[in-house]
Amino acid sequence: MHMTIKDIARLAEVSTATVSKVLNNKAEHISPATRERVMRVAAENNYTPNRIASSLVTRRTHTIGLIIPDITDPFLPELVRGAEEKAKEEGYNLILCNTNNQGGRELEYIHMLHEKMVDGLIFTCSFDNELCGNQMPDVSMPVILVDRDIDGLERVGRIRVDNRKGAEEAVSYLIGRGYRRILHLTGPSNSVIGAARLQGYEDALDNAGIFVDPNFIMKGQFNTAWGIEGIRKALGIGRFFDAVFCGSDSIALGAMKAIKDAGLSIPKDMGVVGFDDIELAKLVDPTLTTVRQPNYALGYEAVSMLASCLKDAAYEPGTLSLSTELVIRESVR
Amino acid sequence: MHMTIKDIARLAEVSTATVSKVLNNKAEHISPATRERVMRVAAENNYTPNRIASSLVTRRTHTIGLIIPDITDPFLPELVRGAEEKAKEEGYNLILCNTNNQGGRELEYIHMLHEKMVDGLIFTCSFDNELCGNQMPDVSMPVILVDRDIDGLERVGRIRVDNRKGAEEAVSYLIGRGYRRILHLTGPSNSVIGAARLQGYEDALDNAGIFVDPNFIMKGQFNTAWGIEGIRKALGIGRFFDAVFCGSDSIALGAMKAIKDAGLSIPKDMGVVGFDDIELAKLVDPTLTTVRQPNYALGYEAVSMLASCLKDAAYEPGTLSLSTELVIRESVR
DNA sequence: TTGAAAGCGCTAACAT
DNA sequence: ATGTTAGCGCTTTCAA
Repeated sequence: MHMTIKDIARLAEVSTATVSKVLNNKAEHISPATRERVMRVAAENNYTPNRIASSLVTRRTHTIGLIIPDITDPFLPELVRGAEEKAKEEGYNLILCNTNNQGGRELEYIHMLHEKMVDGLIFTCSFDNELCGNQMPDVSMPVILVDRDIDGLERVGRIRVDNRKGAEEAVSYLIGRGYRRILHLTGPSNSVIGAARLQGYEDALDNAGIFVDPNFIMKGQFNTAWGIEGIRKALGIGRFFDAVFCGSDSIALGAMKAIKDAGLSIPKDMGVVGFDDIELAKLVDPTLTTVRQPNYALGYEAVSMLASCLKDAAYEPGTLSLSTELVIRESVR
Repeated sequence: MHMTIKDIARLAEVSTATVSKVLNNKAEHISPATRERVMRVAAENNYTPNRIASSLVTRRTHTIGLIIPDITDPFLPELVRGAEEKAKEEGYNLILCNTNNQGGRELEYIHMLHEKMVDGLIFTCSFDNELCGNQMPDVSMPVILVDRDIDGLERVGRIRVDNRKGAEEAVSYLIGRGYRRILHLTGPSNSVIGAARLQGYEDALDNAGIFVDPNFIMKGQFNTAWGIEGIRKALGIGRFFDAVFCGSDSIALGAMKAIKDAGLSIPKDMGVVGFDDIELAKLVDPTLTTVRQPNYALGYEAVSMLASCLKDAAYEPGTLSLSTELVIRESVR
């Protein structure tokens, strides 16, 4: 038998309004005695407030929607952990929506979340999101875009990583270590992130006065399969290169495997740099020099920004750009 | 300006009861014309039902709580993906609760989820869950325990992996390949999973008539750090072994690193077998022979079982034991 | 086939 | 300091 606020009111011999005030710490004008009594009765009877009912009145669910393309993408668990941690701190729960990289599902989820009256949205969209960019429905709740941007959206917060700068540092480091013919294996051409990292790659070469050869820029997917395939292709057509800067650690792991399979030694014959610093980067052999993304912070700051919007409707979310860090390990000589 | 069912009723010149029936496909006794009109008016006005309000009446939120110890644990993202996929199929959303391996947070989350009236709970508890096992509060909603068990709980569903059998197969395989002095590096002693895998290890040795030396069983954590530390310790005290069966791939990855650091070759000097088959298992060098856990299925089946409970209150969830598969790669000669 | 009305459990403005 | 009461937006019985 479950207790309602009415039951507690009856048992404590007060009105439901009084119970509500006490239980919500709005008890400024309640006598300590009454307060005590209500608290005691509620505790004794194991009273559990029904948040659905209160949400209906207050129009707050204390729930946030988190839409991501694929939780098995290695950089996302850490981001989700950061988001969840901050959400807990701030008294929110997270509804996790995994679109499986199907752009169409993003819209579906947004509508579901809107119906469930989540207080706000955190959104790392898939690369295949033309749909979403154009049709972002007017759901009149704060939205924070994380890591992946959607152009032209107004009044949304943005948390991103300075991918260009991170890539530039990484490639400059390769150049500084004596590599000159640096291949760039990156993700799909519609990826904003990939574009930024590519820009950093080009900037670094430019700065060093090295010609940017378009044949050295190979676009595929941000996964290990492409790392393997890309290297095989490049090697297969006899392209001469002495290092590879990968758009993600997943690519780099695949690349390392293909390079070793080809009988080349890392870092002697070939330098490899990744991007992300996933857990495995320090476990492969040789350990992977890479650009660390602040994944946990990405999620944490996103919820933090969202919470600010929720606390103060006048708060304008803006854009927060987080820095990367070059983690030097063994895959560069 | 957001529309309510009342607005639609007024615009379509019917009662709210009629609108509700139409929108919920309970329109058996509604004339097609009325149905059409309501549908059209709703669509034209961009009507979004308020699920909070309907949940209050129906006492169903179509939301499931998913409590896990740590999303960055490598086997969990795939499990979560499976759970989310099935949840979507069945019309549910998932509230993700990451306890960060703090046993105390489990209870907190259970209460929060209860307050938010989730329809059911999927629970992979942390190892540090004495609290939870004893105090599992009477929240009167279906609960499915995944992967990690809590003894003595009644009327909860259980989805597990046959860890004992998986471990036995793996160790028998090592023995079949000529290894004899097999170290076992596993997780904490209070881990039910670890215990089952240990049992399988012992059974395999017993079956082969090999003495089970307690000194060869080393308990630590299910992570890479322990893999490294465990091997260093074993090597440091001059223990002679020719293979190591690890309680998880994370341990195995650490172990491989430590073995290689010690100048030993895998699989020639030392065979290594893991457990889980994480993504990286096929990327390390040599690739890791391991026991594949059906992680996606674990999550998918858990939601499936929960959905059955939710469809039919009389459904008794029971226990589902999923099989593992030995994935043969290069870390065993 | 359709509608009136009660009520899910709670909050908050307004009285007292 | 405490209580009365009108909703929040929806579903569902029951009557018409």
